[in-house]
This record gives sequence, C-alpha cells and structure tokens, in this order.
Amino acid sequence: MGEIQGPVRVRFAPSPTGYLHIGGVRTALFNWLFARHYGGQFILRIEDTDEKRYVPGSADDLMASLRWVGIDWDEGPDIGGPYAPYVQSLRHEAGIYRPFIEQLLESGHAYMSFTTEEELERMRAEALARGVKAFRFRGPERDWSLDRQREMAATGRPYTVRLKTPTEGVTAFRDLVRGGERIEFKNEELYDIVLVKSSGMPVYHLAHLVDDHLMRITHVLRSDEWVASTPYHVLLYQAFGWEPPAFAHLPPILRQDGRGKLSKRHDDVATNRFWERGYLPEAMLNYLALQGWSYDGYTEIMSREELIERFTLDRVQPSPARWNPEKLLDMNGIYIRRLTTEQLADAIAPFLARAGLISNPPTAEERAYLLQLTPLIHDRLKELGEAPELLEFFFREVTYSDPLLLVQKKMDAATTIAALQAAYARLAPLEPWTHDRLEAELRALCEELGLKSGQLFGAIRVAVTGRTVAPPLFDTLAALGKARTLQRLQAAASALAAHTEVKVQS
RNA sequence: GCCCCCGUCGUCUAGAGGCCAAGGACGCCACCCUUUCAAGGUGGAGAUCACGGGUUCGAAUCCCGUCGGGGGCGCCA
Repeated sequence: MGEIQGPVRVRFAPSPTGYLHIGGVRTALFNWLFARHYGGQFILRIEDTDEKRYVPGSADDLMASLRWVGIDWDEGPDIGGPYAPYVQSLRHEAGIYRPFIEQLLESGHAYMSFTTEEELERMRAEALARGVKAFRFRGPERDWSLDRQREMAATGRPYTVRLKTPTEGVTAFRDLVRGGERIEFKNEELYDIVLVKSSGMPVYHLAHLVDDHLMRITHVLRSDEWVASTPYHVLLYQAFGWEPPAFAHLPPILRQDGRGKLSKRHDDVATNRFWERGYLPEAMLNYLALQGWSYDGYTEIMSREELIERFTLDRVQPSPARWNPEKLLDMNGIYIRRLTTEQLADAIAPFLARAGLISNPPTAEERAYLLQLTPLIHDRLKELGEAPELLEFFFREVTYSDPLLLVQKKMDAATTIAALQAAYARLAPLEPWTHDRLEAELRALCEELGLKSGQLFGAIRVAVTGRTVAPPLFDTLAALGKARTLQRLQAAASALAAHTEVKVQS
C-alpha cells in the first residue's frame, strides 16, 4: 500500500442531529485536505435517515460551521451536483434505494424479518438474564424462501429487512491509517443488522453505502468508531458485487481528561461557540489539522495552502488525540498577532458593537478611533471576545469600586492624592498631547516627586482606566485625550479622598 | 462479558534497528526586557519510550504476553 493514484472522491456525511462539534469539523477537514491535495472532489451529503433524532435547522448550522473554517464542497445539498440530491431523505423519497433492497432480497443476501422491536427487546433481556455473553440476533426468516417472506409481508405484518450475515469464515479490510494493515472479524461474531426499518426507511449502513457507490466515492475517511461496523459494509459490497472504497479510520478526539470521546454535553465544543468567542478560522483550521496529523517534528503554523500541499494519510496518527483548548488559544493568539491593524480592528468591531461600545456597523469616527486603539491591545489578545473588556474604559466613564487600588507600593492615600494632583497640574498645560511629550513630562514628574515610575504610572493607570492591568500608559493617555485624562485624574483623587476621608487641598 | 483499535514528557507530537544518554510545541517555573499585563528573548524542570519477555552485535522502533485507555456490541449515525 502506498501511493494514492487515480481520481479521488471523498465525502463528509454528517447527520443533522444538532450542532456540529469540532470533532466533526476535524473529520470533514481531513477529507477536504485529502481531496484538495490529490486534486479530487469533496462532497457534502446529509444523512438524515433517523427521523427521531432530526433537529431542524442543524443542516444549515453545520454548513455554516464548515464554511466558517473555510471548507468548501464541490457537490452538496445547497449547490447540487451530478448525483443530486445530496440529502438522504430526499433520495429515499425519490425511490433511489428501492431497487437495491430488492436486489439484495432477490439474491438472498437479505431477508424480511418479522420480529418486532418489542420481541427483540424481550429476547435480549432474556439472553442477558441467562448469562449469554453477547446477543447476536439472526432471524428465523433468514432460512425462509423469498416467496414465503413475501406471503407473510402480504398479510400486512410489519417487517424490517436484515442482512443475512455468514456464520463462519472471516471478513477483513485494510485501513490506510494503520499503514494498510488488515483488520479481521470473525463472521460468527456478527449479527443480522437491520438494513431497512419497518417504516421503510433505509438505515445508515445501507443508505450510505449505496450513496457512496452511486456517487463514485473512492476513499472513506471517517471516525474510528466505525471500524466495528465496517465488516458489515464489506459484506454488503460483496453482496452487491461492487468494489469497496479504501477505508481510513481517523483517530478520535478524546475529552481533556481522556475519559471518553468529546461530546457537546460535557465539553464546550460546538463549532459556532468558537466564532462567538472570537477564534480565527485559520487558527481553528491549523489546530484541528494537528489533531491526529503532523507534517514533521517541528512545523506547526501552516497556512491553508501549506496544509493542502502537505497533507497525506500516511502521516495520520492511529492513536487518539486529546482536546487541548490551551493549545488552540495559543494558536489563536499567534494568528491574531499576524493580522494587520486594519484587519484586527474590523475583526473586533462586531464584538465591541455587541457589548454596546460602538454602533454596528461602526461610524467613520468610531472606526478611525478603533484603528487608533487596536495597536494597544494587539499583542494582548488571545480571543477577539476579550476586546470589549480591554477597551471598555475608552468608551465609558470609569468607576472606582475599590479606590485603594490607586495606592501603589510604599505609598499611602495622601501621597497618592498628591501625586495625582501633581500629574493633573503638570499635564493641564501640555500641548501637543502626544505619547512622547506625555512620557517626558511624567518621567520628569517622577524625579520631582521622588517616586519610582512604577508608583506614579501605576497610580495614573488606575485613575485613568479604573484597573490595574491595562495597555501601555502613554499610548493610553494619548488615545484617551487630554480632557478625559484630566477629568479622571481629578475624579480618582476625589474618590480616594472620600474613601479614606483624607482632606483634599484645593 | 465479547470483539476491535490504541499505548513516547501533564497534553499534542518527531522518531520507520545504530545519527536518541529521545527532538519540537502547548502548559509550568526562573531570568532578561519593562510603567502594569501581554508579546518577545534566554534558560530550566518534565519521558527508565506502559510493563515483562524474546529476536538482534545493537530496539522507542520487529515478535509474543500482560496491563492500561478508547471504541463497538440499536428498527442511532
């Protein structure tokens, strides 16, 4: 096994049962990278044969999630294609699966099973009670003639169609992720799976396989949890007399604690949550590509194009990866730092608007101001959603919930108030109000007052921003403007005075 | 329970018999830079390559067993 040759067609076939989580995006991504690397096609197909778990709107959400990270498809439910439709319920309505079911019945590879769900349930429970290790159901009808099956069906008894699995021998397939190694199952350990529900709706096993064949899928890259059902698929390909595709089972992404697979219930991993919090799609794409795949021992930051160029199946890891939000966060920071000021400003604008700090879309003045503020937080941002918090004091008045924060090391309320007032006096006449002039004046003031820069600047920082952690001071003052700076110096001094009942000299 | 898959620093990984007294990244710690926080720079702790047997002159790399983890055992996908 080695080189992949010939045209490549792969698909991502999610079921619309809720939000797409990042594990699903990873599976889609590997398929997409594989298709793009070999110049093949990537197909999106919606597998909605489970009427019970269907969640309206989730197909749209899932497509939005894929588009967000930049995954596009060559054929799909929204854009059609030569094998349309790309939604299984629609294909079922169009009668696409019917002849194939008929074929299986005729050839004796499948049979009508009249055992009801309730009976099955009871049998399972009894078997368990008897201490049977594994309940492997094979219906008595598997030995009936097709005519007899049809007669029974004609009486109106509901039935399912089951695959008549062999009871001896082995079924095997090769897996590209494991270097083309053979994975083998004993047929006696299989059971007669349902192919068509009593409602007449085909089940995943049948539908996906017929579709893959009809759509000329060459490689099936899917999550690891499918290896156990692959022998059934192999058996089905044999029953139809079709050439099976190549299989590649991708390692799962485990929860952070390693206990089980990632799930929406336990982990905050719905894809749309990441754009809400301000993750860059490039960062997500890059992070996800590294979950189970690597290029070499040291290259991590790779563009979409580099990923496409470098992605091959032989570098996909068979062992599970583990969800690591800290690594993603770090990577997001890297991608944010690579943005230009303009790009970042435009990226954070919606977040500021949502926080009510600016309008949506921003006015020309707001955008200009934002362009001035963006460099102050550029290196400090890891999620775009943090921007409103970091920038809030530029848009709203500050309050001093704890005035004692104004007091720096080795200072007290009195000296702090004096320092703030001295700063006020020093800056009031300052013209022009620029970074360099502010720095020169305030450094000189440190000398005069006999204060360390940390002390004076710290006090001013809290006075002007209302917080102990903020962007660099002179940039902040310059961006804030003279009027507001002076007003806040005064307000802070008063607040501290009121709080400590120190008398303010006027 | 049965079947299948997997097993290198806490985490993601490099490693395809000698270049490995195991390299990179995240996280962690320290120092430098510095007005706070970041960013950046430098350094550090952290893996007897799950364990035990083989094969071989030589094994993280090959084989077997054990243990551990994960997955599957549905008229869900």
